[in-house]
Amino acid sequence: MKKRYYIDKIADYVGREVTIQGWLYNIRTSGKLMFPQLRDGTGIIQGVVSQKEVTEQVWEDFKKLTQESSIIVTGTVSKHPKKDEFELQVKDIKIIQIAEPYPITPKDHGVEFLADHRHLWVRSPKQVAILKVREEIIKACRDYMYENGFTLFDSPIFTPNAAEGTTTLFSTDYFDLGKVYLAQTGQLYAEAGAMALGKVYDFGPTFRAERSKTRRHLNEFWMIEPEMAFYDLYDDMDLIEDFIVYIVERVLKNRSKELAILERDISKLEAVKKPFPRITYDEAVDIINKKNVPLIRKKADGSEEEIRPFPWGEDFGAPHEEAVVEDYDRPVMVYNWPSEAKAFYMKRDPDNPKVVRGVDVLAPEGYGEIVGGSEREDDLELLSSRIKEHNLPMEAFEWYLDLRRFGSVPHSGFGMGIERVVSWICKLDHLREAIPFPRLMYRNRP
RNA sequence: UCCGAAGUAGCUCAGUUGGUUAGAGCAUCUGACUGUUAAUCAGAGGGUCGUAGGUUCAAGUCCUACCUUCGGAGCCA
Repeated sequence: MKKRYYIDKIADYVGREVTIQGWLYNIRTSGKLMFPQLRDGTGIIQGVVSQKEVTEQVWEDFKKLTQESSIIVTGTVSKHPKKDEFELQVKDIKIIQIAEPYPITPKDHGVEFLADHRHLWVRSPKQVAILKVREEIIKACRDYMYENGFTLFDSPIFTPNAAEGTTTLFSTDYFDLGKVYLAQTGQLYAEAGAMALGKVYDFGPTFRAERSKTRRHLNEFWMIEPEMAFYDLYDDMDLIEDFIVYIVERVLKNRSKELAILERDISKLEAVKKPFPRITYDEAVDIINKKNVPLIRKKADGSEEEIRPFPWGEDFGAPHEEAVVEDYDRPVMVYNWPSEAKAFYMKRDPDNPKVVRGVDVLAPEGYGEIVGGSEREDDLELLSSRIKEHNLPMEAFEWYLDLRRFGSVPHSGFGMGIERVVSWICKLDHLREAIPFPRLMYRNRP
């Protein structure tokens, strides 16, 4: 195989001649010296071009370069005289292409402009750092699953019916079989997998046609959904906690360089240790009421009313999550939710049928829900009556009910949104930077 | 879908109570500089002021509609 050199490994070649293939990130000139910044996807290195050390041709070639021109540069690796890094004493250059004037400059840009140029924006150092952290998080998820006896059990993306709500699905035509929907979760299929393989997970893109326009929502996002036979809610919470700690530790260990580029406060991540606080929905409502945070509800005439105390049974909004989380330095697990606020498949607490054995994990620093999980209803009669209560088409769930007919066992699982975790760990302003090409309500390009 | 905000040079923005030739920084181009770090300095080019209509002697500025985008809410991961 051809010998290739990359900037992130350049320290191994001090004093030796190497060839770097990449793009010009920036160039500064100072009389008979030029300082091109060369990037290759693994990092950025400064080149030093001295007019008296190179041929006339090389000097003229460097003068022609524009930002993002593609080049192959040969030179000797040396220590930077002022900084604790390496630079390249340039000897030769081969120009692959002189780039047209590049729209993204090292100066500030607005959100819309950057979003329109997402295909170029991903070249910027911060975006590269985020994508590296994303990769580490995904790899950590898969490694954790592999090391702990889970089997990958991917679910279909075309699904014939809705797993949760029905209003928030994208649909498309499927030959002569009518409409199919893009999966908003693979959970029901993962449950079938858990009955076959014990512990499984699916991992893939999911789609929600919610007309939501906030920094915490994408219409296409990636989710990992583990599902475990013979796990109750408490086993589920133990696993979630262990899993999240593992992921954060992996990023701290392997992506410290990227976190530094993102100016992330590492101490906030180092605090993410076991055990996570576990509070019931009722206790969370107490905290909300103690802080006097109202529920804001729209009235028929369009005006808003503030309701205090917080009415039992309502789901939390962003201000309520914030009130619950702000006293802690690590993710908070809120469990035992009112059944009316949650999906049909969640198991009712036998001691209190008004609540279900579900858990939401709220990330620190205002990042909201990163994990939602539950023990699943394993009783055939209860499950089918809940399907009816939710007005879901029974025939579409016959296969799912089979799982309760043929060796039903207690089981649990959860789903974790990858972009929300990336966003939290990188402390991003918006989910759109946590995925290469975000799909938002008002943006489906590039 | 609802509430709020914004559209002026390639980009980020300024533009006064409506007033005569629409400004700056960056980017681009030309030049100076042998250690630059968002380099600096000198010069040049670059505009359908989102679109359409209206008020006025006069509209980037005021009014109406539309378009686009941004922020938030609800829903959720």
